[in-house]
Amino acid sequence: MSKGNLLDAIIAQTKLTKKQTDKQQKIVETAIKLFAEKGYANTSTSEIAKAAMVAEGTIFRHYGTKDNLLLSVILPFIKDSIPTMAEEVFGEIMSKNIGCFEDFLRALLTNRIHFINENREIFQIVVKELLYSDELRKDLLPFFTKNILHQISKVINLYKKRGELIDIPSSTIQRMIFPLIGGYFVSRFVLQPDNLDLDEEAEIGNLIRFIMDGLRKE
Amino acid sequence: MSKGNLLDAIIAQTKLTKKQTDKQQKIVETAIKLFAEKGYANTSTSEIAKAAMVAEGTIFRHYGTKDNLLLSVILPFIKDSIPTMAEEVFGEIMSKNIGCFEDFLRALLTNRIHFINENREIFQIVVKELLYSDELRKDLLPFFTKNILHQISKVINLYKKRGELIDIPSSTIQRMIFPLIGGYFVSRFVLQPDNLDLDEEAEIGNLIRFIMDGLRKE
Amino acid sequence: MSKGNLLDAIIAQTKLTKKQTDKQQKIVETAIKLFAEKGYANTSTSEIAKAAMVAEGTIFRHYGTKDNLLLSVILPFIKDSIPTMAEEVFGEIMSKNIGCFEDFLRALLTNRIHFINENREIFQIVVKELLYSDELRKDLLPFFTKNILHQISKVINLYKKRGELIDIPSSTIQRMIFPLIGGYFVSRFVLQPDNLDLDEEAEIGNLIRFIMDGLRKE
Amino acid sequence: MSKGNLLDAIIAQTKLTKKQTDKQQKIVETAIKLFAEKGYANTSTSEIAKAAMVAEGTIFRHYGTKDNLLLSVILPFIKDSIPTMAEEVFGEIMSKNIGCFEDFLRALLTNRIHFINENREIFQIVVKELLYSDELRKDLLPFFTKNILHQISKVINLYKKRGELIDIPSSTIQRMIFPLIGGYFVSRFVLQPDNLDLDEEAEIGNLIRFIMDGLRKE
DNA sequence: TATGAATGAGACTTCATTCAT
DNA sequence: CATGAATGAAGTCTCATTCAT
Repeated sequence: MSKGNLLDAIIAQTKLTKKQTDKQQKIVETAIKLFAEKGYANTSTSEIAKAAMVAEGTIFRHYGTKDNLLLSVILPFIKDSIPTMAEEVFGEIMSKNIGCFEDFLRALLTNRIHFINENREIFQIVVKELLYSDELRKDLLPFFTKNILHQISKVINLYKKRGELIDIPSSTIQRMIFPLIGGYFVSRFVLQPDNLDLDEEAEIGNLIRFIMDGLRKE
Repeated sequence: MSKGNLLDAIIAQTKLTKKQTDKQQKIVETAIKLFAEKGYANTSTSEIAKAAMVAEGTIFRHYGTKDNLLLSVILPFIKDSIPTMAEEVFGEIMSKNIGCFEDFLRALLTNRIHFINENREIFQIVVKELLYSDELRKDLLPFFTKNILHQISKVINLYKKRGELIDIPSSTIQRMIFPLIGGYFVSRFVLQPDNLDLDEEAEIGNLIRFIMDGLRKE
Repeated sequence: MSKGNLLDAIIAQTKLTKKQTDKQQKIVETAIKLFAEKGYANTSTSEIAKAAMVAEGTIFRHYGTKDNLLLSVILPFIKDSIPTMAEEVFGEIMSKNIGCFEDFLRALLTNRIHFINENREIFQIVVKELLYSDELRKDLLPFFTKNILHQISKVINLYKKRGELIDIPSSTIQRMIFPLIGGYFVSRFVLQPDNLDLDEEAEIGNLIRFIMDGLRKE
Repeated sequence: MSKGNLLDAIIAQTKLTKKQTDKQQKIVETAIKLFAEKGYANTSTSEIAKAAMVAEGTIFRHYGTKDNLLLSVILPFIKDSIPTMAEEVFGEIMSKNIGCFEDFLRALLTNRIHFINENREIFQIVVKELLYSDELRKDLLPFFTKNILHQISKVINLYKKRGELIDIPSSTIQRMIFPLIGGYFVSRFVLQPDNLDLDEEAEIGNLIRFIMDGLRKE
């Protein structure tokens, strides 16, 4: 782990993604499933090989290292989750002059929930390893915050100027929203991965309502 | 893991807690430190033995199994964190007729932050393994929710009757508060375990303010 | 290794030497370089393939076996080093009625040093594997001694008859000269392969002087 | 290999030599036999384990690494072979005012031949790995030459002053004697390890005679 | 002819656990 | 109680070799 810079790793990784063999595809799929289920450290390469119906050597021919296999699983997800969010979501939202902060939040949450829902297992892996691995945490966390927080800051400041948000420092606001949304995702997609038949619309509505108005009556 | 029922394990564990040898004490201390630092799966018993300056055999003489050592570390914490909270905190708070919901929240948060702060490493272990280990999650999660949520429900209902809280279902409110507070704890004590010199008073203040009033101006 | 008789292998090898593809050429060159550098056992075929910019399969298409590739590298050298020496060198030298034993020695040494210098890497491989591989030693050593020693014997006997050499058994003389010259080559070309800028003329002079007169003063 | 300084390794190694278990003893013995026979790279730890009638894990419990096992075999030999020679042999010889250079040589050769004969297999290992492993060569060769050559220099100079040796530079003399003796040892103990029933007395006599007087008649 | 994906045997190593002392 | 040597199953990884393309 911690091959120096994660960004470099992402780029290198991308370049290596020539054509994926069928077996490669199968290996990654299986690895995702098992890592998500039992955690990286508790999943052996022989287990993966067996489940993917592939010789164990094949895994190492393509990924060289178990660590590398993990990265091959995680990095594309990171790559997609951050810049996409940064550009698509924020950019789109901001440029289209979406009305109030609530609308922005709703758009953001809906977008992210769909993304995570489609990559639920990888999200589970990332969360688990983020907590579990010192190395990964050191690599990924700054990368996350640097990219996301900066975007959020801009949005918050914009709406603060418009007078829609309370007048406390953006950093404080971030420290409130971030764990709330993060915690929501974690508890929904990682802690209770089976219990996924909620009414999404209503769920998001409640979340937004809570973020905006809190619990106090009136 | 998953030696049947966790509650049974707790009870059995309690009974076993006769007199702890010096060595036992040292073993548990060291295990806590290492599990918190590198995760259960990445910590070998020989490592623990070496760091505790104890023969590897000694660990197994007392705990029989590595899994068992983990439980011996986690269970007392769980045992303390749930019932204590249930009885001490809630009981105390409720009986003393503490005024508004805000005061209740402040008392609760302060109390829990201190508790976790004093057991920071074990908290890290519990969080990590909770996410990481399928088994543990299956055992602990229901136990958690059953005990805590029930108490919280009572409180929320009380304050809702008093008209201090918005009129949405308690379960919904829980689903908002829980991740927020949990996320706060996790991000503060697990994700950024070094960065612990915040202004606690102010931090709690912000948290409460956000919980109560959300982000909307006015 | 030890495909029966090495002589047969040499002959078979010779027959196989039809036309070498460019790739074949490249493979052998690369194998020589790598075997010399890191030893046969520590050089993988994939390494060779990569360095030769050839697919790994190509190596096996041509040489069938890694062992076989080693032989393809070694045998031509052996084939050249022995008979050439036997015929060219000895024959030439002897027939030309070269004067004294010293002159013969000088001619021999000069000739061999040039030959080894031009095939330094293969010489390194042969020496290393000769010591390292039981099999190869069993195959090559008798082959060497049989061919070389026989020639040397004739020469020594000739000069002994001429009264130029001391009167001890030829076999004893051989046991003296052989390690000296061999040791000289090994230490010069294998042990200190970088340090190759000696004054060759002087070096050979000293060697001969020592062989002829030893260390005693007067 | 190449744990920085070999001298340090020797010292560290010595300290680690607490009490050897029976199994440890067996492991080292077996390793010596197999390494000598087939070379380090061609001997697998499982082979050693099987031959030593020991679980493979036991090897690693004691030596941690295959490399380390090799060092555990080689270093005591080195440690004994160099200083012993330096102090015992040279010291003794020089101080006792042993008569002529021939006597010195005879004493030295006899001593070393006995030492190597008693450690024949380890000597084989050292020679083989010295040629085979770049790392080891870089570590050991300077160590060898520094310790041995310095001693030899003193002796040679002494006898040169006494007028017993020819008047050419000591370094040149060394470059003659060293390969001769080294080559003799290698060819006798490594190349033809089976053929060990020579008449040692006569053998040494011839060697000395050659070293002193060379091949020239008269 | 050349490729390179795939293989599986086997290499080195780790580790929880047992047991004689 | 405590020790630490011993174990062997299992883990990660390497590599010569095969084979369909």
